[in-house]
This record gives sequence, structure tokens and C-alpha cells, in this order.
Amino acid sequence: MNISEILTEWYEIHKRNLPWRGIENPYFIWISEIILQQTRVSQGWNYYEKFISRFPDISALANASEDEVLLLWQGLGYYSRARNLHHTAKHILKYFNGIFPNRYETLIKLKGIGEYTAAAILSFAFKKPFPVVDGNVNRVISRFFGVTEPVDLPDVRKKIYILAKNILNEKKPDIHNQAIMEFGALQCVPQNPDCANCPLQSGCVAFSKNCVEKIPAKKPKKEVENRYFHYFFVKQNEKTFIRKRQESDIWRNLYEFPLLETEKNLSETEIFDSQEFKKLFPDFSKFTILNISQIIEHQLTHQKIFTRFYEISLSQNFANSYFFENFKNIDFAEISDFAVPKLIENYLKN
DNA sequence: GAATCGTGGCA
DNA sequence: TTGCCAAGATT
Repeated sequence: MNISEILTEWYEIHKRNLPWRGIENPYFIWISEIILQQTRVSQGWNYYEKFISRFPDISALANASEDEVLLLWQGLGYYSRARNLHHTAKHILKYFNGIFPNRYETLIKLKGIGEYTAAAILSFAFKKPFPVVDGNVNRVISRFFGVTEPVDLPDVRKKIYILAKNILNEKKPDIHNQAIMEFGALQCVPQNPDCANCPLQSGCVAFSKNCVEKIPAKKPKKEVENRYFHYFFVKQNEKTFIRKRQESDIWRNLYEFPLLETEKNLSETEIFDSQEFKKLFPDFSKFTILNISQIIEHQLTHQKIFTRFYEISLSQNFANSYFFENFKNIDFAEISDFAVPKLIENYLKN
């Protein structure tokens, strides 16, 4: 048996039963692939169910507002995926009459669809012979063929793509692709793989050279940057204030409370004394501190955010024009209608 | 082409 | 506690 046959045989025995498994509708395939980018199955599962339930077809998604799409995406992370998903749904409806493209050259131009996702849609939905190379495939191939260079280097990626293409079963690209990905996810796992019971053991270069744990190699990682946030949960009557993040930064197009960001981790006193604070709240007499939280640490891939939440109450006659021009004034109960970062969602729970 | 974009689970 | 990294794409 060749490697594809071994993987397929293994797959038929060990495959998980997943909501998108066996689906051929390219729209559903697309939704599942975007949700699962850099995301574990267990984390994406419920989001997939929510999405296809609320947006059963491409026009339902295209006709929704971006805010609603982001709200459904809230908590899943990498929010550009949701923005691109929505943008591309509108594009397909407008320019392709709602018909999902089935050519690589067309798919690859759509926002949010890269080489992997295009190949996944083409093979799963249209049975076309394109090899998928995701993190799982990367690991299986680099170990089996003994690729010791860092797999995140462009030249090494090309090399692995060619290897993936060479072993592809062109007659059953859908089964082959799902088999090799599932194999990476369940058998050829990153840490402590069970090589003693692996059907690819005899041909695996990494196993024969006893370097399975060293492959796939990765480039050294950049140090994470520390950031210091000070959020103001402002209460005035039964209302509060939020704004939409529109900068090219984390959490783009999500909502948040009035925010001061500082270079260092300033104390409460230092915040209250700062010019930036006085710009937000010029009249301290109309201002009551209800609660100040501990410093909450929120870890992102390249950043660690240290945040303190200030719960404050404004008297009725506080009417700073700056505030009302820059923030949306909403009822407390309305907060759940807006997509917010997990950091704020967690705070609001308590 | 390197840097950037979230969150959660696990060892 | 910390690091790893997961059905990657964009700029």
C-alpha cells in the first residue's frame, strides 16, 4: 500500500463524526474552513452550528450587517475572519449571482480564502485534485519525509506543498485530504505521538532517525509586547458608553468601553492625575468611583494586555461634549447586542 | 517576507 | 506558570 492508501484505511476506522464531515455544499464547507482556521474543532463546533443556523445560505449571510456577523463570531478570535467572511459573501452574491466559484484562480482572489482554504473547498465540495496543507499536513509530511528545516520558511513550505501534491490521491482528493488532516490531528500529534502504534512507522524518516519530537521545526518566536489598558465602565442613569475600535490594531470593529492606554503600568492615582484622564473626565466633582478591579491579564499571541477596569458613576449633569461625540450612549442591557472582546465579555460576567 | 491577528486547552 | 499551537490569511 502507498501512503495515501494507508492513511485512507486508517481514516475509515478512526475518523471523528463532525458536523461538516461529508458535506458537499461549498457554502457550508467554506464556513467551516474559515471558522477552523487556527482553531481547534472543539472550539469551533458551536460557532459552526450557530452560523449555519442563522445564515443557512450565502444570501442570508450577505444581507446581514457586519455587526451581527461579528456578534455571532464574538469570542472566537481572529476577527478579520468574520469581516472577510461577510465581505466575501456579499461579493459572491453581487458578482457571481450567489453561485460559489469552483475555480482556484477565482477562489484565491476572495478575501479570507488563501491557498489552504481554496484547496479545501475545491477538493471537499468539487472533488478537484488540490492538496491541502494545514498544520496537520505540515507535521505529517515533514516527519514522514524527514524535513528538518523550519516549516514556516517560504522555501520549505513550497517543498512540503510539492510532497503533499505528490502523494495526493487524485481520484479521491476529498477523502485523501481529510484522511491526512485527521491523521495529523489524532495520530501524528505535536507532543508525544504514539509512534509505537502508527501505521506509517516503517516508512517514517523522523521515526527511523529518532527525531520525531524535533519535527516540524519552527523559527524562533518574537517576544510578546506588554500593553496597559484602563477601561472605564461609565454609568449614568441606566446607560453606559461604548465605541467601535476602528484602528488597525487588535479587535478591529469590535466595541469597547472608553479606554486609556499607557506605556507603563500606571497606578489608579497616576491615572486620575494624567492629562488623558482629565480630557475624558474634566469635571471630577461629577464623578464617583464605584469600583476598581484588580489588574486582569489577557494573553494574545503577540501581546500581553494588563487591564484595570474602573466602574464609575457620572452625575446627571455631566455633559462633556467630547464624550458624547466620541462614544455611543446605550442602555446596560444593550451591551449584549454588540460584539466585544473576550476581555470585556469576561469582565461583564462578573 | 516578516509581522500581525484571539482564544482556549494541555503538559 | 509558561510555552506550544490549533482545518491560515493578510499586509
